Amino acid sequence: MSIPRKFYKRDTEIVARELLGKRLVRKIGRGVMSGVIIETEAYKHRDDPASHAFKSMTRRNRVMFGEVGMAYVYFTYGMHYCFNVVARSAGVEAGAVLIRAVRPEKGINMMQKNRGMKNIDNLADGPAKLTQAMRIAESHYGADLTDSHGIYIADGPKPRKISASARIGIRQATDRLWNFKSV
DNA sequence: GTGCAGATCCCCT
DNA sequence: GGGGATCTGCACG
Repeated sequence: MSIPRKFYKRDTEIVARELLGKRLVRKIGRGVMSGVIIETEAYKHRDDPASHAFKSMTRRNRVMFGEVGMAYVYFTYGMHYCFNVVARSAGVEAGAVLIRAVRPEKGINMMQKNRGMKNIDNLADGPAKLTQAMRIAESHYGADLTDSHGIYIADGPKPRKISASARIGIRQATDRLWNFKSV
């Protein structure tokens, strides 16, 4: 069962923390892949120079301004996709949570095939690795993650402990500890 | 283990 | 025209 939309209608930072331990589920035909989310990052709006939504709405970032619980998928570095969930509290214009890593559970064989690797430790421990492992791409831009269809987020094991640190790979706003990992 | 180069292209101003 | 919410392989020692 997918998590209801109201879960995502809260402060982006809170949702980023609470997505830790949830399951990302991907169905392709009869196949199912899933993994437990173990690392996330919050990206906000005008108060966050590192966010794609920092400036005005554009073709790329427009879904960050739309309904919460939708997928924001973007293409970067000429070859990688990254996967986010739109989340923000009422009255805030834009926000999303980047899913940076999952611990594979189901469909590990499929992920290995999609990644062209056998090492389980490297399968989905990075934002572009998990999209490659689960075959997430531009066709998922704007997908409703509260729908239990091809891609969605479901409940999972609560993390014991959460650590917060600076977000990875950004130049701006490095003082904000909006990267969250379950420990 | 760390560090760097190269791949590769869409998006914006 | 420039830069990017990245990954991999190779070099090092």
